[in-house]
Amino acid sequence: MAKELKNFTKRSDNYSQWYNELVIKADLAEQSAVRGCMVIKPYGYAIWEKMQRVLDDMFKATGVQNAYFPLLIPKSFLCREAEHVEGFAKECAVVTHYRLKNDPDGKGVVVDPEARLEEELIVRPTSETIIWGTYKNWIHSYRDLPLLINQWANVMRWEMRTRMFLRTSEFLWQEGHCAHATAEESEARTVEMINIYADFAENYMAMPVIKGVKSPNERFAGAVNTYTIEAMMQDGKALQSGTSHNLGQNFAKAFDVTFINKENQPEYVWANSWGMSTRMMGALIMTHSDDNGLVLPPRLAPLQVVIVPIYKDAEGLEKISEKVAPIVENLRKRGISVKYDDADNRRPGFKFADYELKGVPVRLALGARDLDNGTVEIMRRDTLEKETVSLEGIEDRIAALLDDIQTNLFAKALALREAKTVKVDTYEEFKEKIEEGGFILAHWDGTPETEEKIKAETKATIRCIPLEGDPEPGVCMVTGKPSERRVIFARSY
RNA sequence: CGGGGCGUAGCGCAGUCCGGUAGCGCACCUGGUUUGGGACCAGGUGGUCGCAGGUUCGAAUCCUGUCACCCCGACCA
Repeated sequence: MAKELKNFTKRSDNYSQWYNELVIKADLAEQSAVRGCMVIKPYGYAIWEKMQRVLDDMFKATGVQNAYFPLLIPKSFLCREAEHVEGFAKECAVVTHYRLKNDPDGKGVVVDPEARLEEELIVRPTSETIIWGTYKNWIHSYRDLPLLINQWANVMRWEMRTRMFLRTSEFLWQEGHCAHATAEESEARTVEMINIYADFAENYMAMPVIKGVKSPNERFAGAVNTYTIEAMMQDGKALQSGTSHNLGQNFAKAFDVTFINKENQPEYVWANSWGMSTRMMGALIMTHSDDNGLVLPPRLAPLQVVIVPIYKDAEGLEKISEKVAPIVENLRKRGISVKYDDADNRRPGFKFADYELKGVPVRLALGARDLDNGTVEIMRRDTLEKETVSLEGIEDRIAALLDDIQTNLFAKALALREAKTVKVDTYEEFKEKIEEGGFILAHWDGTPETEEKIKAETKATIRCIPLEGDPEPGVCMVTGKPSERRVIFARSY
């Protein structure tokens, strides 16, 4: 074990490999027997559950309700919106039969050819179609609007190449689908949701993001506009971290979802959808982790504080346990999750390394020496700094430290992003800088052709057209045509 | 689907060139000593060498086929 983990730190020159090993060693997830699918292990799922809880509360605070729609979508539903089906057709898993039978030639079972479905069913790659097919029956009057629904679900996209959490054939997410009476209201909701995602990313994940609009090339299939939050990983690549789509009336028209407005006239509803997935787990890992393992922001850490006793015998342990018990109780009263690890089958050094690997924000170590002095050793995971401090007021100190770690992680990630963000004015310079990784702010003429050309030649895409910051007009670095503002280019996950 | 790699104990690997008793480290079990940064000593359990054929007195090793998985591209949240 020891050897393996030490090797793990040495291999950090390859980011991809480092990431994979970290996911496995930190006990977050593992590859499953099914190609491209992933088993999320209890520790990984505990983090996801925390994310879910936080997001869910944020959604509900804005009037959103949860519901659940079926996994399987009739093929004809998926085909109703032309752009949408074109966008997803290449990566759909399809159910064609509903029964197996014993293999007539011997052992095992085969698909029963008699049991072919009249209409194939698609395992949802996203639920717009089944949901708008359903909303048609729910919405009749302006009094039924707005309809604000979210679902927590799994979806399947048959990707060619997968990577745990970042891109798997099946993934967990939430998808919100709202219907509104006016275009303005729907647009406001679309923006409200991208703001919630940004709030979540920055204040809970401690991950700075740039809010912006997707270029037409990168837009969601079937949307009139896609808002995104883009984050930068430690290797300088971009990660799309949440999207909110203004669907206009596209799905309403495709599924004939109309309502009678206040003027007693029929009208198509205005729609939006928004989603955030377990990909955020990958973002969390790639934003903060170091060579000792995972680093979790306190607000999402399933375990915020761990206390490790250092002792020689049962008597020594008992003395420590007595001292620790009230601390544990006081921390829990404050809503801080804490574990006293008095397991005697691991030595302290092993526990230290293990909790660092798991990213526990704060560690206390308490031994005989501390009992004599009334002190405790406290370590913060983000900087790995250790300090021996008085037990007096330790709860206050821990609470403050957790806040400080949360703030510091964000500041560190922001500093890295700023260090790796450059302005570029010529295409030559762009080609040079893109090799170094990071975000490039450059002018673009707004055409899909130019974006395609840049993508083909440099593998970089427009991550977003930022919403914030002063627009600074200029000329496109490729064509020299006018540009209203710089956009963000990067290579991405 | 193109280009590279790999398949041997639960995990990580050596052995394959040049055929001859199935190996190592970790984990696991037993006993003892330990415990302020991944403990140590001694003993022990565990493998039809991815699968199917072939060559041979004899195959993890050579030949043919096949199936997985991983990495780099194309696709994508």
